[in-house]
Amino acid sequence: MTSTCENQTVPLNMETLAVIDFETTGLSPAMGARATEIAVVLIRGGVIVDRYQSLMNAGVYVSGFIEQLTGISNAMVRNAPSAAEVMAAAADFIGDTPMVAHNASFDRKFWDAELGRIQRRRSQNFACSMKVARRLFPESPNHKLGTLVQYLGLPDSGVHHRAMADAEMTAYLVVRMQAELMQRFGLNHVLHKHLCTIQSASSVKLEATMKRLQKAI
DNA sequence: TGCCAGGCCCTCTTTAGGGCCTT
Repeated sequence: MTSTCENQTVPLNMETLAVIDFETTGLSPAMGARATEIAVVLIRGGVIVDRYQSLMNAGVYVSGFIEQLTGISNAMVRNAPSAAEVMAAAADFIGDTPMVAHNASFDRKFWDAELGRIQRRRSQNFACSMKVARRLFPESPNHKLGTLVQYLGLPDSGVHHRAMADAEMTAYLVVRMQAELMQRFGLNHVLHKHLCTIQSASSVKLEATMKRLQKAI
């Protein structure tokens, strides 16, 4: 089994995180699904410092279900820049910035698959905001992005299943969780590698994990 | 025709099953 966060090395300073969200034609690139939209939000020091967003044309059909879910139509995709062009721009925008996504295994699959189509490879790891939220907020009704935003009283544009809206909500969630971790466990800062450590810890061992982090930070 | 993923996590578990979460 491969962790999304193994071999992570991050300098101990104010860190930039790239929060990413894809809209796609389905659930699995292995089954032929392609990305239709990507958004990236850069956060640093608890605030959003930059954004990238684009629809993309991968030359695939958008089903009625997906159009109803996301509001992204075949016409919108047809008029968008090519997937190769958009992915190259997104990869350049992110560089080697550590990445975060909600249910990261999903976005990581599409990021790797779309990058592979332009002969590029990911150099950094993903942290998963859903996994961290499950450990930090077990009392939340569920751990869907929209539910967590509502549960925690985070900013909500009212738009869902569009890449930038979901990336921004995930960014707010990440900042909120960093603050929660700092307050609850007396940490001075919470870096990407700490999120990776927490998401990989058993929920019943979270306290022990945090004690180790407290000593390490 | 109908269906199609996959990794994680919990528990009524571990010789397994099913829910969660993403589009």
